[in-house]
Amino acid sequence: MSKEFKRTLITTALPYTNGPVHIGHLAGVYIPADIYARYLRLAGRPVTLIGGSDEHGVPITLKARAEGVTPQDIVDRYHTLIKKSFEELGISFDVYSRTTSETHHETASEFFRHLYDKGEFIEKTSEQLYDPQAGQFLADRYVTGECPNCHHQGAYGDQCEACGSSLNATDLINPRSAITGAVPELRSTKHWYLPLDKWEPALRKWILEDHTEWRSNVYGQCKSWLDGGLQPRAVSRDLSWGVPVPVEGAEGKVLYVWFDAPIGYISNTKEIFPDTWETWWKDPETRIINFIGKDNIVFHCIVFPAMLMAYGDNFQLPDNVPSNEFLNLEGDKISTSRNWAVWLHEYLADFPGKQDVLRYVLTANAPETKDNDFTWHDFQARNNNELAAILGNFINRVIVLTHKYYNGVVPAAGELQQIDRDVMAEMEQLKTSLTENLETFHFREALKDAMGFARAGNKYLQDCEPWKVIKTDPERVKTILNVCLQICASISVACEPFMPFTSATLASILGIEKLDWNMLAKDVIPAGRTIGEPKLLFDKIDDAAIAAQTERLERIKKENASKALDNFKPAPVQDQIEITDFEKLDIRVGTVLECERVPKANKLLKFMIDDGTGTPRPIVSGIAQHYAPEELVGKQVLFIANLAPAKIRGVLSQGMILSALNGDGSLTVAAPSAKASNGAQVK
RNA sequence: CGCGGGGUGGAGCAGUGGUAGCUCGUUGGGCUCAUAACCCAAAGGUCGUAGGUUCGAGUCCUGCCCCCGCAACCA
Repeated sequence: MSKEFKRTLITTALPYTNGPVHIGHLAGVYIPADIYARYLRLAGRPVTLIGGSDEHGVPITLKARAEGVTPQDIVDRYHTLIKKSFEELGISFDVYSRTTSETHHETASEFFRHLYDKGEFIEKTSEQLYDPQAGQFLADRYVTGECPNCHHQGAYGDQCEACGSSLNATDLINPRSAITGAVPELRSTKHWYLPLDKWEPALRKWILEDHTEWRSNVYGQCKSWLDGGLQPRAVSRDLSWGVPVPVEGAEGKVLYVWFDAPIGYISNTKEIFPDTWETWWKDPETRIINFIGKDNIVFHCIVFPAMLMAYGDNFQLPDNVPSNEFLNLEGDKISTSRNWAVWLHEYLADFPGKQDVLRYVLTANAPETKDNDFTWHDFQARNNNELAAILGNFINRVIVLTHKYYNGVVPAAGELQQIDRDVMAEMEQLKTSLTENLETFHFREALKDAMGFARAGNKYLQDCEPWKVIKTDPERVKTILNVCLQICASISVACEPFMPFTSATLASILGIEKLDWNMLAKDVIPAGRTIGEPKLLFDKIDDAAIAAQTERLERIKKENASKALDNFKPAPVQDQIEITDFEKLDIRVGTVLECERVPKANKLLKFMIDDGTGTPRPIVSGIAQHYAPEELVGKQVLFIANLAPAKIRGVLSQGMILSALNGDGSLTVAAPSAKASNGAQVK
């Protein structure tokens, strides 16, 4: 841990280019990474910040197909949008490239080939669905059919969205190709697997013994994976969109996206350092830091390190993998498909010039230890009560006073008094704490330290009261304002990693040409210098601007609700049956006597039904997310009486309660329109 | 006994054995250089819960409850 490194390579999880970037991405990965990179640069330590778009994988091909364009069109659109909005927000990437680049294709290809030649892969042949009409194998997402669990007709090969169960494409009843509609056939196909189990002992030592300092969420997750035992993982897929598998007989196969994407860090490094990139990856004196979100922990702590170890050749493993939890928006999970997000490009358009406000709020409220919530109300409060009131106002007070008393010329300090020495000592302490927090990735705390300079300044100014002293002891005021101006200089340094735009504005007012971490808590503004005119660093954000945003979210909520119902397409009618088939079904009316949740299952309710026989009938139903247990007690329902009993989560269920499956995935329990006899058959 | 994270004053968080702290909000007071901003003070917490270890526990151990994510469950 105390090892000295010569340089730091910082990577940021590559954003997936099937949509724009939102505040969750920013708070989790890009802002913390940028803060760290900027801090290291100010401290004069060599650093490279790597970013880029992740442009392969099935969802992009699906989106392209849905829009009738090529996958390249999709990734071009979002890559351009994402890259531009990152730039506008001031994320200081040294390179922001993409996995469709030539360099990346070559690098990823070479990486695979090297492992292949070393014999690091296992080859396995398995049965997969193949579309004879399209002439290609079908990824799970490309197969639709009837869900074997709930018999929903539109289930995907990897998941049924109606009942939520995860599936294998080969489980689907009546599978169809989503590309051509053809009936797929089973064909055998060969794939390559990386035997993670082989690297388990090395991973175990590297993480569990050598990196006990990692964040508890990362360490705990890794421990859980390692203790559970690692399995070989496939590194290739039958797809046309991606990096082709560079092996004879692998036509129509590409590298699986999780294998391909992390290699993007290496490819992107090559793009800026074509000749010296290896220094950044293979020199033990390089420190590699991966900033990621919690959904990426396993890939960065287990899979990618295993790939690097398998490759050998001195590839260095990350020294730390700071991972954040998730950010929610106004109490709900952020969702690209539900448009429940604050999109970066929209924020930049709605709040021009307020990049630093977003950076500040997302850092102050970063989900470092647990999921956090972003609310517009909090955004407004932090801007108005913290940025404008404390930071902006202090700077304004000092600059205005300097102009008022000295026409903007920095006065020389005289003999220092105790209060002056105290505030300087406080700045020293803040510097120490701020540095320590940045070094250990505690950015939320670090930001508080940075703000502490402004708090200290306000207090100092208030205690010294230069506006009174000017009448009795004008000499003393020179010292006070000199000290205040030095505090302002420290603020511009301390804030740079978090709020680079504000920092730059402030530095320019103070006439500081180049900021340096060593300027913190020091006298850096010489007496006699003329400073710039006062300029407000932060405006108040009024209620109307906030209302516009919350109204937008309200609207999206309503749209989502109505869209789900309006766009509902009834499933195709199933194969015809005879009346005798129907007669086999014994549907009856019953009254709910009791209802309770099934422990440790979030979808299951256990009912006791009065079916007229005198003996209550237990039925388990997966509707706990749509009905509270007490809601249905006393109500009548319809149930299938002659379904074979089954044990669900250890609870015996004798029958099935009938519900309508709505377009938004919600369930409505079916019931007789008026009171009926318990046990009455439904014909 | 599935796995991981979390439960600390109204809100958001820090605090891994020794007097319970920070930011915002609230209330009262002060100041007037400043974006009605700033400064001071006060109120407000039996640190999810029940036991245990210890001279001493928010901090260690055990049981239980609740929240989030993953897994499972959907007849």
